[in-house]
Amino acid sequence: MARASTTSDAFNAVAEPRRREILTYLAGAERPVGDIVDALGLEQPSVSKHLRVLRDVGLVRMRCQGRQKLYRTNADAIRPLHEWAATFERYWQHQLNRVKERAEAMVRAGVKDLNSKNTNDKEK
Amino acid sequence: MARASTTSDAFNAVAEPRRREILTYLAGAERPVGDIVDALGLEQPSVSKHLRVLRDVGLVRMRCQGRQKLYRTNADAIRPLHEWAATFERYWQHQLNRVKERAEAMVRAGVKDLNSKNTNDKEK
DNA sequence: TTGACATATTCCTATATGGGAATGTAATGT
DNA sequence: ACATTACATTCCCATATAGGAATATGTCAA
Repeated sequence: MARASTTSDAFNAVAEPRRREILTYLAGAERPVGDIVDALGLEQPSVSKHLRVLRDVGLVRMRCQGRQKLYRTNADAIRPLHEWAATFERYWQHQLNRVKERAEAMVRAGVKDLNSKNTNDKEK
Repeated sequence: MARASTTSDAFNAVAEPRRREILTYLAGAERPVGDIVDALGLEQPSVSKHLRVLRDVGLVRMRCQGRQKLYRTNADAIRPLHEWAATFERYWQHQLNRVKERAEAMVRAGVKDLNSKNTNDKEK
């Protein structure tokens, strides 16, 4: 056999980085396809195809509005992933990281505004 | 292009159900390959190949002991997955479910009292 | 050494992509 | 009706499996 279909479940669907980006982008509000294309810098057919996969596994919902279609992330469909990962929570380096994070938080509180925003800025 | 390699990252590696089963099985303690084969009912070469993938992305660690190799899940490597999923946590039906669960709990508490006090139970 | 045991790797094959290009389709404007 | 806008789908193709069979490698025992 070959690898399982990307439409078989959420685990397979989110294995693709672009689909994760799309989900993140559509998490807060519904957007038309064109916005996704512009925001992520992908080809329109590519976005449509990714949305198709995401829709098949229920990770996004779609609504028609005139000639555009508005998509939004269905966050609930991500819960199974979160819960599966959470079953390993008790094996993490719990207190170790907590101590570290707490220390870092205190440092940040002191330094505050040195680092404002960190990740992907795809502005043009 | 085709789909990304399963060894490219944890997201791709855990897209395969059997690999998730292996990770779960190896979460609590290290086990030799043969135990995995017996426990999950898979072919030995298949297990070895899955372990190879899991090892390449750091999801399991291996230790040699005589002629057998002991594997264990490296839970920390699962944290990125958990954290990615957690970024959607604020979009879940949080309070909704909590309110519902709380209401149900109250109902149950009430019913329980009623039942214990005055019983016309036809339960079996 | 020889053999048994525990794993890993290789070979083969059917299948499932994901990107690019081209095309199809539905809704809206003039 | 016709052009335009906004998406979706189809076709082609290089690539990456995952399983099964066969084989290779490594370790310990007699």
